[in-house]
Amino acid sequence: MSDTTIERTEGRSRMVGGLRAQDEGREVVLAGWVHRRRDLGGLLFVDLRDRSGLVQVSLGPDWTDAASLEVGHRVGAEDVVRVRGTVHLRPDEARNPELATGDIEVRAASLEVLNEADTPAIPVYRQPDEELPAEELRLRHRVLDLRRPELRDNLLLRHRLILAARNYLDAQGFVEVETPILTKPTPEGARDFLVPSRVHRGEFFALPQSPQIYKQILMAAGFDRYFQIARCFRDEDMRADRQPEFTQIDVEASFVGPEDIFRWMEGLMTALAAEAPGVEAVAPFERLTWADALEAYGTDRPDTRFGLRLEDVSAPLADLDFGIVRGALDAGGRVRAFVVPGGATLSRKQIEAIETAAKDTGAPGLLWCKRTDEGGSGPLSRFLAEGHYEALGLAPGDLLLAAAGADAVTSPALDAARRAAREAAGVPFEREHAWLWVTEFPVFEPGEDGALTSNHHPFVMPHPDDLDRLESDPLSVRGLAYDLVYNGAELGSGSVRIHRPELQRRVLRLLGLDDEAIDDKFGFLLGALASGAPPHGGVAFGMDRIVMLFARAGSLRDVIAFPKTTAARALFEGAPIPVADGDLRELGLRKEIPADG
RNA sequence: GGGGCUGUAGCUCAGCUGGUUAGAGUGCCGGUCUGUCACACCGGAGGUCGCGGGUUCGAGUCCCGUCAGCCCCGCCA
Repeated sequence: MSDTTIERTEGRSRMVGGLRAQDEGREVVLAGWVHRRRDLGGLLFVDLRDRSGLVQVSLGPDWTDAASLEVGHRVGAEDVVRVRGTVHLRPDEARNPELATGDIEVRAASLEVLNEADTPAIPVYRQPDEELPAEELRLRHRVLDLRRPELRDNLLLRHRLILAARNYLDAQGFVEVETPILTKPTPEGARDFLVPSRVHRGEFFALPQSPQIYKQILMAAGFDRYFQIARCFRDEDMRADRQPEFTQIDVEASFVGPEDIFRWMEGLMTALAAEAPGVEAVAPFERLTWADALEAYGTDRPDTRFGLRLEDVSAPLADLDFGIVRGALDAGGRVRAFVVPGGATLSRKQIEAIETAAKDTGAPGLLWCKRTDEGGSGPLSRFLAEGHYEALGLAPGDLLLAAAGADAVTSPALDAARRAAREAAGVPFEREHAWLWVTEFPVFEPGEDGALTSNHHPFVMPHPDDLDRLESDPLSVRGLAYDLVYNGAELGSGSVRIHRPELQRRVLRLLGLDDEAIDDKFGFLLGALASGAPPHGGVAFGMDRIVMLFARAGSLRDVIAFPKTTAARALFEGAPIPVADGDLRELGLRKEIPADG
């Protein structure tokens, strides 16, 4: 094999990362950045970095020309240089097993500076014990931050995942179609980013929150299987796992049921996982209905890497002379609990920390007891007789954590407690990769003032068995809707959609829209459905979140080249900025200083 | 919109109960050094203690406000 032809350009013969012992004797022209320099006086080492990795370049009087040696003594970090030289095996004692290229070095015949770099404001190279620079500085000096191998590798992984997704979906017969970025404001959901129209003064486009409606229209148009790596925009406050603009893998197909989507998407996730070292996906994934997920885990996105499942312990505790339990049961609530095997070793302080996690969800507190060889301890224990421990499934050495009250309160509390207890008690994972479909999400959820809102979006097909309760008991209606959950994180969600205009109209009416509003806001969708839309369904995944999890990055900002801050600012380019009055006038807009400003 | 944490040299951090000239490591500049890979050694420069106000004889330190970054709640169909 000669120097890698795909890497050869006019400026270099190859990249550095692939050089190995078998390249000994090869003459190479390398170009890249000075990562670090070790100047021993008569001998000089330069770590040369490019996208592919690092290689040590050595300069010495026996093989480097005098002028280049002089240049070598003066180059600084991040200077862009070109090296002509020969690959040499390093002396045995000078090999570096930490480095992929550590068996060899390139002895430079010549070294030239292609572009001198300012002393970097934040270091690209970092001392082993040195913390990362402040995130503000990393974002401000993004050029330098992106040169760090960690961020570079995250973006390279992102590329491979997107490529794998395209290849897989293409192989399954899906067609990528682009949909508008300038689109129509949506009546509900997240706040839209608005874009003023110069041609139509006083009128606005919105940036899409997702291509949802367009992809359904593409189904009506007969495209049958669609996907898109789609940019989406939501003008809401941020989190570590939320950005105002983000990327979805958006998928829709015709004449399908949930099983088709599950099969394809399990294949997709398997293909993606194959690109990410340390991530595994084995189909078929587990399934859990939404109702069962809440019953067993207290959340619709359970981390099923470990057990600690919730149980209804109302019956075994029904005879308890304990006000909290009595009151909860009499009010129609339940007592639910989980057992931490061996959890009796947890200290009171540790258990209080678990309780704090539960209280942070709004619950008044937790009930708990330990079963010990001598009997029991903990607030609940003095109400318990020996028979209770057996009925609760509590063995000596175990800890029981319980919550009493309405499910709406106890579920979030027990979910938080379950995760905190696992960590505190060191309960080992039963599996490293827990993939789970949560199915049959409710179509509606209670909104303010007794109104209904969509649980997912207003286009979810109600479960056929529940259709007759749509108007009479809408909150009990399950939808053909599902989420994919990986290790307790929601990767995406989807549904079979409503494809008949009458049913769509019924659902929109239940959401409080009158016919005029429906026609105004959703007329173009209803028209498409009425034109002969096939039954269809799909799913959308948060691409950034997938990359973040697969790359084990701590933040979405570490898998997006140019992310926004928590305050939705772009520090690197400095956006947004005020706009001149004249520019606004042309758009038919005028600035108004807020009265309280 | 609300709550919390952080802000001291280019970078990462220390700075006690308010008290002399605000320190360390690294980076930067100058020098010595032929097998380093956190090279080593010698010398040097480098500070609006985020910003504004207040308390005090005296503020990096205490108080109020404000800005920025991060985390959380609300919000995110």
